[in-house]
Amino acid sequence: MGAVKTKRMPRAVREQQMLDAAVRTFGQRGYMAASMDEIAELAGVSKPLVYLYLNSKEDLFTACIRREATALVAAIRAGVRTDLPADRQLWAGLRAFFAHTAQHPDAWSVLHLQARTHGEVFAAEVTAMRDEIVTFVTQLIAAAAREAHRNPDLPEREVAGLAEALVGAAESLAAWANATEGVTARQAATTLMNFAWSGLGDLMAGRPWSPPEEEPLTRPGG
Amino acid sequence: MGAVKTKRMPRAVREQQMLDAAVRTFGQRGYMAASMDEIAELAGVSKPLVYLYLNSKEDLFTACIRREATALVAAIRAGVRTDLPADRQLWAGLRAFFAHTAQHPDAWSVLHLQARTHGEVFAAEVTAMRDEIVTFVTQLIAAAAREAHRNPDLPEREVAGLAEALVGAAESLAAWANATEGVTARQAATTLMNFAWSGLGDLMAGRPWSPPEEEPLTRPGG
Amino acid sequence: MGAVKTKRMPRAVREQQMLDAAVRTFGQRGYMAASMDEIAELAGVSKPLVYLYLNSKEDLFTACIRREATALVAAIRAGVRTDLPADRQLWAGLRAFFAHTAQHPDAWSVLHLQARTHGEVFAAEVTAMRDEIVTFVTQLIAAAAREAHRNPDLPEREVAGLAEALVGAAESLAAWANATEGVTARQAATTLMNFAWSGLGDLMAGRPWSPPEEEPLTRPGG
Amino acid sequence: MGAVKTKRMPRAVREQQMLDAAVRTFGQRGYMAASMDEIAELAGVSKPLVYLYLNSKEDLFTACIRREATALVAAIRAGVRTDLPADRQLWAGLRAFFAHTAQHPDAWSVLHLQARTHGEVFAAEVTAMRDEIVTFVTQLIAAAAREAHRNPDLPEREVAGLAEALVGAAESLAAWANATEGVTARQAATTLMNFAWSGLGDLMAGRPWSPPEEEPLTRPGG
DNA sequence: GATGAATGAGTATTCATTCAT
DNA sequence: GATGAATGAATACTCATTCAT
Repeated sequence: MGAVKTKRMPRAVREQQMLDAAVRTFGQRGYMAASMDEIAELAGVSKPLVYLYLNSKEDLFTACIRREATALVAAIRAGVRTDLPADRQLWAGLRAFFAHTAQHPDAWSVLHLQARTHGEVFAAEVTAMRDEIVTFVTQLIAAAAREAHRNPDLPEREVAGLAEALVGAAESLAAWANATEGVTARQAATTLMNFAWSGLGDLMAGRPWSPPEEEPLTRPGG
Repeated sequence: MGAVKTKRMPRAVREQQMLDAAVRTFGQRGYMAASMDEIAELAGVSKPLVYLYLNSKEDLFTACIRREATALVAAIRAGVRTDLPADRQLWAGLRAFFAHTAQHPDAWSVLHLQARTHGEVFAAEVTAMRDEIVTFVTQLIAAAAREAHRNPDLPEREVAGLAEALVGAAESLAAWANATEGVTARQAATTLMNFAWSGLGDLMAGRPWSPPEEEPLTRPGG
Repeated sequence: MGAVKTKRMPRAVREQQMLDAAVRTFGQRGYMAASMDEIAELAGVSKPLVYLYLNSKEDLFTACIRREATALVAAIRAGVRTDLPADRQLWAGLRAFFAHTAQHPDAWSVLHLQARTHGEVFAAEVTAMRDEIVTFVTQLIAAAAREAHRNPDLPEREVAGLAEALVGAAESLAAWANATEGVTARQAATTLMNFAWSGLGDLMAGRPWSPPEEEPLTRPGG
Repeated sequence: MGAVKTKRMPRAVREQQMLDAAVRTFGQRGYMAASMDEIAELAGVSKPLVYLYLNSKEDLFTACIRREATALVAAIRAGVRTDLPADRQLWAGLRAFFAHTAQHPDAWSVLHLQARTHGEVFAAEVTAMRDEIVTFVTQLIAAAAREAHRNPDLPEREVAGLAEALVGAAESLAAWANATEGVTARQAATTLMNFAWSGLGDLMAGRPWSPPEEEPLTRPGG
């Protein structure tokens, strides 16, 4: 099992192989239960090589977190068109988020579970990324308030709390969507938009938030 | 440090001391980093006694999860009066939830972080409790829909997703409230009710959800 | 090989067995080449027990140095009668020193070679003991000067240098005596007294230092 | 740090650079703690090149010992004029010895400490050199005895013991002189001549050995 | 009931050494 | 001639777990 044993690769390539193996192992076994032996074997290299390139288990884990955090943020960024109204932007970001986490479950486990559970240092690493996202959402909310010409100065902390709640709900739904057979990224995003934008009150009253006409992620037009 | 070394206590008492020590240690160090040595010392007993009563590290951890899950559910239950309207019930439940997690951070760390991060077996244990809560919330949502005489048959999966989102948002806010200086359980609950019940759309339009008149948790009347 | 595997000994006894094994291993293999595995096996216990009692390789080594340094100083002290003239005291001390190092070659290797070669911390440990001996010798030299009613104030540094030279010569002779077939502690001590007390000049002129009549270490009389 | 990376040097030069780096590293870190990586880096070459030229860590260490032993003996030889009386020869040899060890502390550490502490093979290498010196001293003592027309046949073993003691004292004083602020090679040599030639007895009686008039090491005349 | 004594099975990490280019 | 890539074999240290008393 593991990568085919191809000898003599340039360092950059080998490092990515190692990170792949590490993300998979950390994601499935957990940070502490993952052994460097297993990671090395899965990467198809000897343990000393892992240490030569990545220094230590901690450094290796940090490298995993950084790579995956960057990738997740990039995926979300790539999905959002900043010239659209706030709810559309949110909708696009959520779809990208749910799609990415569904496609990289081990990476998501590393970011969402493992990194938060094994020490401040690692947690800080994810927090940095998460803050980026929360800030993005916070700005969207503020923009929406401006667009609505109403309630323009919700207290800052209130907005922060709302963004936090939204991001938290998204994180939770990601796990739920991955675990529930047949829930697509699109459906998860729709559910969350309903919940977050319209609120349960409006929902009960039959006023759901409605997703825009088909608007493929890849095509630019509207 | 640790429990005072008092000899010859009834088994039930000793067990609770061990669980106290274990929850604290697991919550702070994490499941794997917590050593049985440390737990035994903190509990003020010898290691073999821990094994005699709790069998193994896994069993000990499971016992912690069960005890704290039960306690959390009980706390929420105690805060909710089932004869009130759905949003009032939700509001009360959230207040109880935020209050309890703020008062027992180690227990919350065990339930929310540690148990989910170290193997299916433990995760299943919390999932059981979480499902109980999600079910409760699901029923509240269904009840609200009925009360509104509208939209009475939201698809079941949709409701499940909404409940999941709500619970996830609550969990996230709990961490945020604990980490943010000066955010009380009441404020966290208010923020979440705004978010969940009114939705961002209504909020932006200046239609927040408003908490009921002071309604202390301890007094029955309204 | 190694100690007979006797189970369940009190801690103090086991510790001494471990130190015995460690001194032997460190003395023969050297500090770094000695493996904790080998020491544990030679001591007839498992490695974790060694760590439980002695904490780490460094602590174990330090414990060896301390025990053997104390033993060596005690042996020398036990051989010296402080009411005799200076040269007699020196003679007795040297005999005791050569006898002890000959009987405990591994301990001597630990003190003289290993401890000095593997880090300041260990070196300081022996230096403390060596200083005790150098001080003793320095006092003897000063006493001798006083007895001779001459040259009573040799510069302090000069006396220190002489003591250093004497102790160094003794250390060297100890290795030589141990390595040379048929050289007894008595002979080594005589050679050194000749060298140190009479000096080569007097020796050449036919004026050796002469050891006292048989004066067994145990009997008090002269 | 380390040698400047100059490409394409003749093998002989590269080897000396490697030996320089090795002596320094072995002298400071100790044989076992010194890593081939560090030595190669300090020498400014790649590790495989070190192996190509010097074969193995053991061979490298042996090469260091040989080079430094040869250099030390040569330095002593260069300082001695064989047509002078025995005590003058000894005095000159000691000055050269103390001067050389003071100027090459890492080399001295390799010869005096490291080589003796890490296995018979290396120890034998120094012993060979040391025997040369001991033999030289032995001959000096025998010559002195002849010059004095007295005591012409001290037992051979006795002379060997005396030479051993003298060399041992010198070795010890070298370490002491290097460690003690402000002790010059000349002072160390004087102290040792006093001790070895006059003996403590004569010293106490006010009859020290007196160094000859200024007799610089470089100028031939007397 | 309670514990001091003891260990099997790992884990991260390092190092001397060698190919393939 | 010179090196980047790679590893087999060890080593210090830890931990959950169990007897014998």
